[in-house]
Amino acid sequence: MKRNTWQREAVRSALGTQMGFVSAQGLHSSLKGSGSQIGLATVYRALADLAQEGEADSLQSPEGEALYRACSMAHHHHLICRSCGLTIEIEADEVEAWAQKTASLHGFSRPEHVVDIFGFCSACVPTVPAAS
Amino acid sequence: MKRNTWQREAVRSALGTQMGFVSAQGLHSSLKGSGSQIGLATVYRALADLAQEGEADSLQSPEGEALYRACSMAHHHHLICRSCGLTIEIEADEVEAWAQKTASLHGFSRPEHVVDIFGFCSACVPTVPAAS
DNA sequence: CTGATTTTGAAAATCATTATCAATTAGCTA
DNA sequence: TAGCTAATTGATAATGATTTTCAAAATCAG
Repeated sequence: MKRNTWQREAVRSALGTQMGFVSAQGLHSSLKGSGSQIGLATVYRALADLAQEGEADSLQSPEGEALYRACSMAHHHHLICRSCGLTIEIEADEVEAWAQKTASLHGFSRPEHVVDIFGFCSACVPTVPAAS
Repeated sequence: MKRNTWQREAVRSALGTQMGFVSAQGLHSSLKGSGSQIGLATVYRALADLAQEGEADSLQSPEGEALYRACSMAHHHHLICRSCGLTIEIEADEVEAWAQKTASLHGFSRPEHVVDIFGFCSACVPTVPAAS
């Protein structure tokens, strides 16, 4: 049976106050910084649970880190600023449809698509070097 | 100056014979299995170079591993079987356009989108358990 | 309150990837 | 072809994120 611990609540709550995606490590630091004595392993466990239960959204950053974000909506995608982390949730019915169509067109089933856009938001554009 | 070594050729060649995406570790094992004495670090370096030069395509698997695949086309997406690794390259002009539009609509620049579909190909569907 | 079971957390174990650095090698030049 | 020099290699150590371990602490039911 799944029990309710203050740790799990702390993670859920901390995730809720985040404006964008956070890594488990980042959330742990954040929690620790706020005085919590929660352990790192616990944050990982709570985040994994939350993600599995659909309360959190998870994705892999281009660098390979797992990032999490509180989420209530069923399914959506993200527009993430590489510099400041600003995250905009985007709904993309057309992409949804496209993914389904494409998958079934090739005989694939149970498609799970990864559709995220990483870029630089208007506030951060001036601070980053131009592409080579 | 960039030199030509048999190691780099071996990696390029091995990547070319792969039908789907491979991890650096996997490619290394494959190379070793074929009698090559190439080092793991070298495979990582060669793969990173290939990817940077545009000769290889790289993406993060849902598990967080970096996967590579030989690639010649400028830009495209993938439909990858989670079970057998079969990879189908897909062109998605509409998604391309959507990503651009969405990014600029929110003031984002230099958008790099990750659009890949992981599913089960028709041959593998029967072998996997249904979604919960 | 008590007992049974789950959860925690510090530290060790994994795993992928990157850095180190001495030895090797490619490609140039004479 | 011999020699030079900088780039490359590879065994291994280092790193960093994530997972596992397992004894101690905490939760929930009765």
